[in-house]
Amino acid sequence: MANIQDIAEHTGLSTATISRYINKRPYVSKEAQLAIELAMERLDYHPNSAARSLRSGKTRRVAVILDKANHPFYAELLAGISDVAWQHSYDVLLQQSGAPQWSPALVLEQAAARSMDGLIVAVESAELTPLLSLVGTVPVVACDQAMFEAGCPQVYIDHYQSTIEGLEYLQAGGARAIACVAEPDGARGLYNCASNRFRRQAYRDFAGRDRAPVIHEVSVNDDNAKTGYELFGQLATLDPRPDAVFTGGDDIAAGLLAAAREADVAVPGELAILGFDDQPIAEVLGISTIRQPIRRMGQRAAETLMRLVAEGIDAPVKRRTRVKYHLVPRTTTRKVPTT
Amino acid sequence: MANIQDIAEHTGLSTATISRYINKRPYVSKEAQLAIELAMERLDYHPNSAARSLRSGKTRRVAVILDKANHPFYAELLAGISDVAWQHSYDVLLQQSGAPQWSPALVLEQAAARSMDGLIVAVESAELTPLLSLVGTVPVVACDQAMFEAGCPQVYIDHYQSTIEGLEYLQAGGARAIACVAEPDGARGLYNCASNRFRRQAYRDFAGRDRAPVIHEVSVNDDNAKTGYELFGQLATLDPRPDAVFTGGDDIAAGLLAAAREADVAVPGELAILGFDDQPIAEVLGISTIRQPIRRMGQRAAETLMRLVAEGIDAPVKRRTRVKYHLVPRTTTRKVPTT
DNA sequence: GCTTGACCTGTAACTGATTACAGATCGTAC
DNA sequence: GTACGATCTGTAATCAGTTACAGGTCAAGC
Repeated sequence: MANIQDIAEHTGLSTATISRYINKRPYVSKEAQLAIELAMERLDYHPNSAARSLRSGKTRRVAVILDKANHPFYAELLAGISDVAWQHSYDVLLQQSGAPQWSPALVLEQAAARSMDGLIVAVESAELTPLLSLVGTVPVVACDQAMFEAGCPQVYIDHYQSTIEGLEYLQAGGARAIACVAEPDGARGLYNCASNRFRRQAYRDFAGRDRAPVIHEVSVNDDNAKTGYELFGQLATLDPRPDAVFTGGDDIAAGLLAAAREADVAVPGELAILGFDDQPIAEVLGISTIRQPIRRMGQRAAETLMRLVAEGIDAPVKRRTRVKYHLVPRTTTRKVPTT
Repeated sequence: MANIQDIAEHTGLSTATISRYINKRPYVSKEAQLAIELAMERLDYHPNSAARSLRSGKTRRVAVILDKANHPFYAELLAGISDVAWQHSYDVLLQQSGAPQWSPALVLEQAAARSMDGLIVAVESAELTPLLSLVGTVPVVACDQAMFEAGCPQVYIDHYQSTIEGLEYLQAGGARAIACVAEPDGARGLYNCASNRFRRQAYRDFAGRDRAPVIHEVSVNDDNAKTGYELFGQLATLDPRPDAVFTGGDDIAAGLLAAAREADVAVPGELAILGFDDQPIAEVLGISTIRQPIRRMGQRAAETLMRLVAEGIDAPVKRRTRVKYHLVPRTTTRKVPTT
C-alpha cells in the first residue's frame, strides 16, 4: 500500500504539498498538481482513513442504533438516514440493540473511542439510560420519542395525539370496545419504549373520558404479521368483546385481518382494524391506518445530526422536529358519519 | 480526552505496559494491573480507535453493500450479518447501492483507504464490475448470486433450480399459462442482477420443455406489494391469459392476491400465485411460496467473511455455500395430485 | 556461583496523514 | 533599491496507540 511518503518521493515533493493537494488547499503549483495526480494514479495511492481520523479527530462516520434492522419501520428509517449520510459523504455504522448480547456500554465505548462523530438512536425495547451521559458530549439525535426526556434533538411523530386521534376515529365509527395493542410491561428503563408509553397514556386518558368505549390493553411480544394473526385468538377472551382494534402497526393489522377473514368475522362490520405506519402492505390490503413519513423522519434525523457534527454540539438545531401524521381511512374501519 | 500517555503518567508506568494490559497480553504484574484499572476508571480512558487501526492495520469493521435497507429481503440479510459481526466485535458499515448517486468507486476508495477489513456484497440492481478488482485484494463475500462469476465466496440459494421447481409445481397444479416476474432489461452490467438472470434462464429452459405451459415474462420496476397489486392489471393483457404467476417475491404475491380478491378472481382456482422468500406476510395470508433462510444466509456470509478477515484472504473457506430452499404449499396454489 | 528462563518493564521507532512555521522566489509598488 | 505581499515548498512536530528490543529482577537447577 502506497502512502503519502511514497508519493512525495516519487514526485520529489514533500508530504506537506501532497497533503495540500489531497485536501484541495491553495498554494500547489500546476506542475506539482499534475505530478501528484500522475503519481497517485501510478502507485494507486489512497489516503489512509485511520491516519486521517487520528490526526483530524473526525471519522466521517455516524452510528445508528436501532432495535432490529429487519423490522419495516426501522429498515425504512435506516434507509432515510443512510440517504442523507451518503450525501454528506458520511458512513453509517449499524448496531442492533435487539441483538442478544447488545449493551449500551458498547456504544459508550465507541463514542469514547471516537469511532464515530455522532449517533442516531431509534430504540424502543432496550435500556438506554447509560446513553444519557452521551448527550452533551457527542452529537446525538433520537428518533420516534426514544430517550424523549433526554434533551437531545428529537425527530418524531406525536404518539400520544396520534393514538387519541385513532381512538376517536374508531369511536366515531361506532366502536364500543377497543382492544389496544401495547408491549408487555417488563424490566424496562425510564427513557426507552417511549412511543409505547405515550400510547398507553393515551389509552388511559381516552378510557377516562365521558362515554368512552371500553378500552382493553392487550400485550404482544413481537410486532409482525404473525403476532397479529395470533392476536385474533386473544380477542375472544376479552369481555366485552372488542369490535375494534388499535393495532399500533400495519403488520399486526394485516395478520389480524387475515385471521378475521379466516374466521368469517366481518371487517369492518364486526371488527374494525386500524393499523399504523402506512406501509405498502396496508395500502394493498386496504387497511385503514395512521401514516407516518418514516423515511423522511430518518432523513430529518440525519440532517440534524450532520449539522451538529459540522457546527459543533451546541449548534442551534431544532430540538424537537415533530413530523406530521395522517389518518388514512380505508376499508378496515367503519365510515364516520360526516357532520 | 485522556490518552495512553496520561495513564502512563498517572500510574508511573510506561505506555508499553498500559498497552499490554489493554490488549490482554501477558507480563503485566498484579499491582500494575490494579493501578492501570484504577487510572483508566479515574481518567475515563478509552483507547482511540483510529490510532489503533492506524498502527495495527485492522479496523474491526466490515462494509455491507445492499440495494436498499428497506426491502425485507435485504433488511433480514443485514440483520443476520449484523448478528455475526456483533459476536466478533466487528462493526457494520452500511451502504445502499440503490441510493441515487451511489457508485462502486466509493467502495473501492474505502477499501483502498482501509476503512474496513472486509466486504459483503448483496446487490441486484447496480453495476458492480469495478468491484471485481477487489476480489483477491480485500476479503469479499457475495450474497445471493451477486457477482456470481467473480470467484469470491458466495452464499446463496440456487435461483435456477428453485425457479424450475416452482414452475414445475405450478404446472403440476394444472397451470397452462404462467406469468413470470422479471426485472426489466436495462443497462446492467455483467456481474449483477444474477438472481434475475438465473431466473430468466430458468423461465426459458422451462418454456422449452415438452408440453410446457405458456411462459410470459413480465417486467416490473420495483419489488413491493404495490407492484404486485398493479401487476394484476397487466395480466389481462396477456394472451393466453395466465392462470398462475411466479412472482419471485412475497410482497408482490401479497399485492397480487389482494388485487385478485378485489376483482373477484378466485385464487387459486382461476389464478395460482407462488411467492418467494417466505416472509411473515406469506404465512399470514396463506401464500404458497419458496422459503429462503435469509437471516441464516446473512449469518453464513458474515461467518465466512470473519474467517477471511482473521485468517487472511487465502483462508480455505467454502467458496460456494448453497443454502437450502423449500417449497411451502399454502392456499394460493392448487393442490398437486400425489402420485 | 553460574546459568537459564520466566516474568516484568521501559525506550524508542513506527503506523500515515495534517499543519504551524519558516524559508524561498517572484512581481509589484513606491 | 527595497519593502511588501502572494505564491509555493519543505521541515518537523503531532495525533494515540503498538511492538521490537533491550534490560532488569528473581527463583530454580546444576
